[in-house]
Amino acid sequence: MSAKIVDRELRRLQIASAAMSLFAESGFETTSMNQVAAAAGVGKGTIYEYFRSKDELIGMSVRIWVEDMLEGIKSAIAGIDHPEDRLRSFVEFSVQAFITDDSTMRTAVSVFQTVLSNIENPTFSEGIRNAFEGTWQAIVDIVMDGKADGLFRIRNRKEAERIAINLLAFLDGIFLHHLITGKRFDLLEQVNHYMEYLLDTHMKS
Amino acid sequence: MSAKIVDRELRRLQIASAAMSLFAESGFETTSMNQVAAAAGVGKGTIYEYFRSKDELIGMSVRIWVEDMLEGIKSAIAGIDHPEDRLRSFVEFSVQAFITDDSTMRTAVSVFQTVLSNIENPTFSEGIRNAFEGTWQAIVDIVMDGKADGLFRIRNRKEAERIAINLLAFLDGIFLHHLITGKRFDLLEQVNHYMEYLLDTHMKS
Amino acid sequence: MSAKIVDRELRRLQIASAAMSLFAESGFETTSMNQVAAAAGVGKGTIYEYFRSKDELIGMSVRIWVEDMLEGIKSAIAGIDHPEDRLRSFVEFSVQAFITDDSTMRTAVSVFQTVLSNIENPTFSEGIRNAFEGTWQAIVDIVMDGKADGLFRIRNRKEAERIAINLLAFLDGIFLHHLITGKRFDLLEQVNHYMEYLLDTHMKS
Amino acid sequence: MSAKIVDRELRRLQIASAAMSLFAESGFETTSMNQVAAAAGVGKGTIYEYFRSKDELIGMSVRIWVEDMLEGIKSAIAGIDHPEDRLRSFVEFSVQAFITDDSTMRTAVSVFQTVLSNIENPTFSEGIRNAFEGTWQAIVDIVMDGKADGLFRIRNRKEAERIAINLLAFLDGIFLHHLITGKRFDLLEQVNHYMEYLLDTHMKS
DNA sequence: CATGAATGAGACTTCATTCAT
DNA sequence: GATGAATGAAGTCTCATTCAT
Repeated sequence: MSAKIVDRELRRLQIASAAMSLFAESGFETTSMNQVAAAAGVGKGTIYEYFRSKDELIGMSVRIWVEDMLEGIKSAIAGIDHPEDRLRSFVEFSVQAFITDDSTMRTAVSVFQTVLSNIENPTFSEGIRNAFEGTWQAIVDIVMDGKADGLFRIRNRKEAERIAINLLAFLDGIFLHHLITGKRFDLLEQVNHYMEYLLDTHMKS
Repeated sequence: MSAKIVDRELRRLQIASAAMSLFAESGFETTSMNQVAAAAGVGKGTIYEYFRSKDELIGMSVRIWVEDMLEGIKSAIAGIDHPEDRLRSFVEFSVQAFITDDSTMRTAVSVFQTVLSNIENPTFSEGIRNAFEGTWQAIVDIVMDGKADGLFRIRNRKEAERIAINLLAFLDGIFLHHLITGKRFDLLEQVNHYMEYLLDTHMKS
Repeated sequence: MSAKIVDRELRRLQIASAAMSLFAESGFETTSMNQVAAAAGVGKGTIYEYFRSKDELIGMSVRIWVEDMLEGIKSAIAGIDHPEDRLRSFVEFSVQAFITDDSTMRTAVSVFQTVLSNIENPTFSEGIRNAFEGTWQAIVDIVMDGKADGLFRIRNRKEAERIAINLLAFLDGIFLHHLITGKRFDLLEQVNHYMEYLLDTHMKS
Repeated sequence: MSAKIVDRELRRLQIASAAMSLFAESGFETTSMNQVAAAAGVGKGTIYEYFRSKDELIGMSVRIWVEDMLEGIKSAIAGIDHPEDRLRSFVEFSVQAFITDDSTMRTAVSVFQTVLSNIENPTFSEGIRNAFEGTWQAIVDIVMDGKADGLFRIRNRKEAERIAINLLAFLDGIFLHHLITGKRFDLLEQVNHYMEYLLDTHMKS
């Protein structure tokens, strides 16, 4: 009466995950559906049972990657109370993620490139923007908490946003340069240098 | 070096320049040799008289783009004496370059992605690294001049390098995020915010 | 013939009927087994329980369509006594069938094309030929009845056959041309013109 | 300085001709570009140097076939003066064309099917309609000439058109049925039967 | 030298068919 | 018996590269 039962959403996830690994390594354009099929351990046609097209697969892969990233960050700072510690934890977690696995940054760059190449296509850009706003917000919350606790010396939420945006930009930039230049400098030292500025400037005495 | 060889090199440059314009607009993978030939105003076969393969063409195009970038920066700060002004000019020039033309950052990301995907291949990575070191050096020079003039308060060359590396990382990061998020924040404000930190922290009184 | 076998045959009919509707709309090649399954309200695999292959399904669908056509014609002239009226009824019924629904002729052409492309394969051609012979026979019967009644002036059965064959050929031809030329002429007028010839030439006084 | 010189229009014709042969045999959908390439004696990619897509190739193939057909008809009656002889020549030529080569009718059916499946797409339907009007016109001209010469008894041009439309429809119909039924009747006899009607009815005593 | 016609490998995608449930 | 998930052959089309002119 009934046929093979499959959790379609799970299967989509499995395939998209396998795909994302390849995309991370070689970029979206360069990775072929054949490679994805082989990596996912399914037939070529099977992918098309779960995704209408390569673009849809890319879209979902990116979405998953972005959401995982955001979730990872949030869980890294969960359960930590002191605002300064939360800020440091956030930065340390990010550094760890990028140091542990080079592919993280390669993926990020691939994602960025895809978003920029399809800037009109909301499939690609919307998820990314939400993720950015989510991350900014997380930092802003920390800073505002610190202000409320009388730890951080900032004027208003606007300034907290400026701090958050710059921090994230710096982190992405330094990770990127670190990888591109063949790790020609000490990543930790640079990040600490930035954090010193930040805390010196805004921590109360 | 005979005239012939010079001509040959000139031709390579012309073709690679024309190619780079297309690459900047549509990415390396998406741009076909047909388009390159048309844009360069030569026959398709002619390109292969001057470049062994598309990859070699991409390599040279990237090298040219990177060198132009570096040269642009250098000429932007040439003729300016005061170290602080030179630093500000450098930043302003960078901001201008990225604000004026979105494709600059798109190209940069494409270049980064290509370099990261071919991290073993020196054709792609070497030029980039040299350019980074050149740019870092330019900043270090400014800072060290400022120190010599008694303007900047830094301990040693090592600290100047840290400042340079972080500054460049931040700039690339903020440009990238600005573009990716659909310009959801005020780029100038963020850059100025960073510069305030920098100068407040290291300028004498 | 047990009940089971009857059920089986009924199921084949249901599926083939559903299939034929799609085939009529989009042609045989263009209609996928997925669409057939959906339209028939059964699983894709189920179709293969009842038909060895798509070709067999097409074969049966065509057979059904052809038989329906023939049956329609026969029932249209059933119960009409006067030979001339029966002939007119036959033509009117045919015209109506093709005027009412363009897909009738589209289907016919698809069927013809399939038969011609598989002229060796009896699956496709046999049913068609029987249908033709059946229809010819129906016309011949009318004409011979008319001759027996002293209404039609024809020499022999051979001549009756010639009349029947030409009449059917003309009808198919004019329907086809009417559709292909975007209905650039008045179909009824043309058919009446032909019928005038026919009756004027062969009707007694 | 210059490269291989090729008459592009000639090449298009060669490929389209080779393609049409296959299309005639197996239909447009069923014939693959691989087969076309093999039959044309060129690489698969070469076809796409001359045709943007398979549809464009089909379009041109059909156009050529239709034009050849029309031209053949016209040249068959060229140089014949007497209207009755011209009419007979036209019919004989048509019969010959279809008797000599079965693929003629198979092609016609394929063409008809394609036109009907793409009834909205003017690429396919326009050429066909023009061909029909051209052929109708040719017949009408003959008949009107016959009227002017006092040979044919017809009331007006409208009647000449009716005669032309019906004649062509009958011919296509009878050719089609002849082929489909496995040549179960004598084609010539049927055509002569029709011509007798026609001439008996409209020739002056 | 310069060219562009020619090409085949390989890209994405569809779909008839099989088979485990 | 019924199902639909899985599949790979085959389809259309692109494009880097070669080579005769």
